[in-house]
Amino acid sequence: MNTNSRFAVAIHILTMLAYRHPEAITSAYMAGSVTTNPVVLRRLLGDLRRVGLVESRPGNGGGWRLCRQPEQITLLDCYLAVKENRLFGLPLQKPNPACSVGKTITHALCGLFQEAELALEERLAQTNLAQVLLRVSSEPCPPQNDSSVRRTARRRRVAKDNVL
Amino acid sequence: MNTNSRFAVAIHILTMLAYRHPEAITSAYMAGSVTTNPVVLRRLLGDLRRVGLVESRPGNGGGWRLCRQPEQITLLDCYLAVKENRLFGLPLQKPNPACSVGKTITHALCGLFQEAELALEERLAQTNLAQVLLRVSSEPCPPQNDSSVRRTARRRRVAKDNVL
DNA sequence: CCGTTCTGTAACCAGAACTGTTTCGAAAGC
DNA sequence: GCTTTCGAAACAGTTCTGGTTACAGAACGG
Repeated sequence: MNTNSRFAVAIHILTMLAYRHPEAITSAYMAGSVTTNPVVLRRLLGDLRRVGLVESRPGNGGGWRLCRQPEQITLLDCYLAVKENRLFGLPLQKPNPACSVGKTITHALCGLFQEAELALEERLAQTNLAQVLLRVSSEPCPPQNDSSVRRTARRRRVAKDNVL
Repeated sequence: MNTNSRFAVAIHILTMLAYRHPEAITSAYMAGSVTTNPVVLRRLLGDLRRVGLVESRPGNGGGWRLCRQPEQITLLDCYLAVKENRLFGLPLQKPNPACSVGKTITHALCGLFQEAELALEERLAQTNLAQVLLRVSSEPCPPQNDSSVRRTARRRRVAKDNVL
């Protein structure tokens, strides 16, 4: 369904911050672990700061640190901070109001999606950063899960190597 | 988070099929309600057929119909049929294995995401098409919910009308 | 048996989103 | 003042998304 990895990256960097808590670490340092550009992380960290999960200090010896104890930060906090849209998108085109289904389906879908999302959020609220940290540091090295099977499960377009 | 509307559209057309059940209706007819192109719907209907929710018949008087009673089709069936990727994406770049967090975070994230997704799916399994249909047809016209606030909650890029 | 209707699928396109990159200014500390 | 680090804007490459056209094949009616 979705493609973007904001949530995953946000958990990653929050876990790093929890790991070093209450020490401050720089976006460049985190970028070394996530394997991305520091600017990308600062954008994300900005969202986390907006909701009071982290704080930053510029200058020499600056960086980022958690505002709360890892136990006090749940995955739901993180999720709400970084999510941009609804979990399930609605079509851009409005349905045909002349159709008795089309007339009310959008409203109904919103309700259904809200209920589903609530269930998800309740589950996310049950896990906090300290627990994640525990899982990360205790976990044995994963059996090389071939994570190249991440995206694009079933592509529609085919190769466009028309040989002419 | 996500952008695509496959799930929403799938529920919409399944609801129409339930509405007319057991009559068959054409993709062109459904496209009139969804306000889209018939081919777009056929692509989606193909996914629904692949899991045995609907069947199609070409030719004059053909079209699409449900394979089961609306009560026997849950939103989870629909969700599983049309979802392409995991709900939450992982970054394309693998984290740095030299970092103690990076080394195991992907594995941990997969577990966390799986748990969250399971909670969502359990909720979706609780609603069936007959219930959706009931909500749709009984629901009063919604109070003109300004659904132009669907996407793009917070844009990053700004206008690029540099006046020179 | 031919024409109409409808599905099935490929190919292509434009617009949007996502991520990464560069650049520059400002803040903080030595 | 110099270095480090954040803050923010601008931009580019790639992928995703939805829409469109095109055409072959299946079913049906007259």
